[in-house]
Amino acid sequence: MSKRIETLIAQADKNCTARGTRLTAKRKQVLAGLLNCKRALSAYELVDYCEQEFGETFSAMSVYRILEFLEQEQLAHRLNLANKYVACSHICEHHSHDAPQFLICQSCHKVSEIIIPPNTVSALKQTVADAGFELKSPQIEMNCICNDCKTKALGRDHRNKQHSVAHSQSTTAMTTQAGT
Amino acid sequence: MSKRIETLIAQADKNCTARGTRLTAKRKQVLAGLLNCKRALSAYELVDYCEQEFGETFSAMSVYRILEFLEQEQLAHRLNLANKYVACSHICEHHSHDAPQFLICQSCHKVSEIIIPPNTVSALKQTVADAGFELKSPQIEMNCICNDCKTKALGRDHRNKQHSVAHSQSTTAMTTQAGT
DNA sequence: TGAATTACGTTATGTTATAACATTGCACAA
DNA sequence: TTGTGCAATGTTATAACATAACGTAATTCA
Repeated sequence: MSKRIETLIAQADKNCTARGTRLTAKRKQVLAGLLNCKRALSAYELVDYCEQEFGETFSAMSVYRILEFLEQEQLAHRLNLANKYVACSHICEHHSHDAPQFLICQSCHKVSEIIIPPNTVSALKQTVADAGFELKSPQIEMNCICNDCKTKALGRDHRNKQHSVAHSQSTTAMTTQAGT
Repeated sequence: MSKRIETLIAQADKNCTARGTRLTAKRKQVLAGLLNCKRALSAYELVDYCEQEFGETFSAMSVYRILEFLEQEQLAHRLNLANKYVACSHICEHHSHDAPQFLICQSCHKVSEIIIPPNTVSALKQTVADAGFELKSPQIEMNCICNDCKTKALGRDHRNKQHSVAHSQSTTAMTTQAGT
């Protein structure tokens, strides 16, 4: 395991101790698995991954419980769009975790945890409030294609585009779309 | 079934014919089920709902296939956050369906399909592009609490708020949060 | 009419998630 | 040092969501 990951886990351990919770050996292994693997993993994938990488066997049940713990401790995030899990990318930062936003590549499951500009977030919240709702968690997840996969796809792309509904858009910032 | 729903289904039928696809009896029933029920339904819930309301039995398999068809025809949407499905709220409108946005009440599963202002959408897209990704579909789903459920919850709310991490936020538009 | 296509039925299975209860192991008090 | 209590983990079963594979019926159209 890389030095970087060891450092992160040491930090996570400190954070837990400070909060009066325990980052046990098992929990460290699951977190290490998430940190080690660049992409989002399902609980069951994580079971396999930990088995391969660390020779540790977990029941799916344990992994779910541990993931729940890691989420509470803000060491990992559940991605609802993908039903997968990732390590938090801000373990070392004293970061408020107010509004995590995730870009999930549909092709390779690479995940980027980004910061959306506060005024964009506030505009979203206002729109939501106008509709008579309130954001429960400001976590926003978006299905994307990462540039790597987009590039790879360009060669072999002439998909069955059955219904070419107008995709003209009143926005200016739209980048060109692969394969359309 | 209400007159309104019959009208919507007639319109949906026309749309399909115009596109060279068929809104069969079974497909109409599933669509009617979605339209009739105000909240989001899972495929299996839809099976039960149609059985109760219309005395029609579907296998889950059929419902999945029909939902897939309805999605293609933009008569229904799959909500990835909830693994549930809703009728499109714009069946009668010649609406581009560019950027459907959904607010999903975590408590009662009520769904509101809203329009986010174009400049907010374009700001999001720019942020995503800066991170080296591209929005695959501009569909955005947000976990919310609707005002009804929030009101109901106020009486009985003093949850186990273990870790009161700072929730101060640099935005101005945040409405007060239930139960915190 | 008959071939092709589309829709639907059926069964099996895969995937994600939780419930329920048993067991282990550590911390702390007596 | 031994209980006692609680947190963590193990184990089994099952719920909930989804798709694969293949067969049959219905519809379209040459």
